[in-house]
This record gives sequence, structure tokens and C-alpha cells, in this order.
Amino acid sequence: MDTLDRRIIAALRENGRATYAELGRQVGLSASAVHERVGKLESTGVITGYHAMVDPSSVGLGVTALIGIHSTDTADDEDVAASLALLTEVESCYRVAGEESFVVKVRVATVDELEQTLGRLRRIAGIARTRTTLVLSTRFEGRPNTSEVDTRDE
Amino acid sequence: MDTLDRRIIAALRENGRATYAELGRQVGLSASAVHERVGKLESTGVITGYHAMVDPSSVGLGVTALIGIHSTDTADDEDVAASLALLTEVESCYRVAGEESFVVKVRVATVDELEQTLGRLRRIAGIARTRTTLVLSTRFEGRPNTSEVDTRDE
DNA sequence: ACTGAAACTGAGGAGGG
DNA sequence: CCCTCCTCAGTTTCAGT
Repeated sequence: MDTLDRRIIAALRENGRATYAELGRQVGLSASAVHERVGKLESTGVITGYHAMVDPSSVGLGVTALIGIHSTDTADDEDVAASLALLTEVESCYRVAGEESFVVKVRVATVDELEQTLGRLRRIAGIARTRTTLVLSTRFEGRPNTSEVDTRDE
Repeated sequence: MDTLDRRIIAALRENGRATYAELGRQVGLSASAVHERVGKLESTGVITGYHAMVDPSSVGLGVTALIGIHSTDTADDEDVAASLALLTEVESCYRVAGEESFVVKVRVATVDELEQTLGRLRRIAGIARTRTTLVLSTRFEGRPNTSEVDTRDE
């Protein structure tokens, strides 16, 4: 993991469909060298995948909410997390410190569906209470943090 | 926006580097037909981009926090959002309903850096108070909601 | 670990139904 | 809106250094 790797990663975070040839031009390597490096980054789990970003409302998911989840005293958080994973409308799931056990991000089509989701959440064993924060607008999301942290090698 | 488009979108959310030929095989179209459809989805803003996903701790960003932001009474939320956008450690920014004006997701290397970020936030004009929730672990994040919503055409 | 050569495959545009 | 060509560029492997 050196500076070259970091520059390749930054470029791929910006444009996940960049060609190896293009990446090579940007960092000053041949396409095959980039190909080799990216392959290693993928197989060592540094790069976990490539995904198209989609405008949620264009695919009928215009309602976003952040939901804090209070577990019951006896709850097994692993079980709760597993149950949350089964709900497709739960897009992200964070185990957090504080009064709440989890914070999840949910995306649905309508507030009616949100209500249904809250009902489903409350029926999960181990969930005592939820606290919902409705998202009015997403200013930006999943932005690549190109702080280009340090220049140290691995 | 028909079923074919939705299937192409779902495939690209899963694998953003899928080739047009591969997508064509999956949905039963020629590569050029897929090429044409994807081009339209991109230019109409349905697909907003392609990004490599990276394991945050592998790039030295092992600390994640969710921060609720209370604005001052006189704050202009547009200005606050603009100021938040200037902080590279702020990865996502949501305008929300409720007591807080914004919820942001922040990723930094250490808790020391988190402290610095909180300091920077408090110095932003229009921000009265912050409430930080430390993420202990990310169970899953940005998962494609393949609820394959409806089968209606556009 | 990178380069350059070579064989292969996909990209992307033209033309036609 | 989709297909079939066609050409060029990128991918991917491999021998060499």
C-alpha cells in the first residue's frame, strides 16, 4: 500500500469505471501494472466492490429516514442485526455507542411504507423502541474523503 | 424507464464495472442496446456515477461518527450546508426534520481527529450545538435495495 | 514489481429494420 | 427501440528484466 495505490484508489472512488489504461496515464504506470495493483487491492479486501450510484427518487425511493433503535435489556445484538439485514428497505446499519444500539438508514417509496417499516422493526425480537428522523433532503452522500491521509508506505 | 432499465440498474448497482456485453446477456439485449439505455440513464440523471467501495480502515479511516447538528435561530441552512461541504471528513450530509437541522456522517482516522472535527463544526457560523454518536461497527452500508419496486413503465 | 508484445474482448458509432 | 457489423481501444496474459 504505497502512494501509487492510494492514487489509484482515489481515482477509482471518483470514477469506478475508469479504465486501467486511463488510470495508468494518471499515475504514470502501464495498464498492466495498474491491472496487477488493482487486482491485489481487490483480493486483499481494500477495494470491496464497484457500484453504480442511482438517484433514489428516480427508482421510486423518495423517502429516506434515519432510525435509532433501542434494544431490550435481554437482546442479543447479533440477532437484532441479522433481523435488520432481512429488511431490504434498510440500506445501512450501524452499531453505535450511547443509549441506542443501532442506527439504520431506511429508504422507501412513501411515508405509508415508512410506517409499515416501523411496524416491522417494532415486531423484531430485541427491539424495544425506535426514534425516527425524517430526511428532508440529502445534501451529499458517500462523498470520497480524499484527505490523502498520509504518505507512509505499508 | 421500464423493467429492462430497472434490471440494468440493479445489475450496475451490484457490479458497477459490469461490461455492456455482460449486462446484455443478463437482460437479453445486445451490448449496443444496453449501451444506448445506460447512456440515457446517465444523461437523465438516474445513474449519477460509478464508485469503487473501499474498506475505510484500510485507508486509515477507522473512526466513524454520526453527528446531529443544531442550528442557531438565525442560521441560514444553505450557508451551514455549504460550510459542512467544505470539511472533507464529512462524508454525508442530510437535512432533517426535528430538533436538529442536519445529521452528518463523518469518517476520520482517530478519536483525536474526531475531536478536531467537532471543534471545526462548532466554529461554523449558524451551528449552535452538536450531538455525536460514535459508530462501533458498520454491519452493512449502502446496500442496494433490490425491492424491484413496481413493474409499471414510465 | 514494471514493461512491452500479443491475442483477445469490449466500446462505441454507422447503418438498417 | 433494437439489431448487426465494423474499427479502435482497452484487457489480460506472459516472457523478460
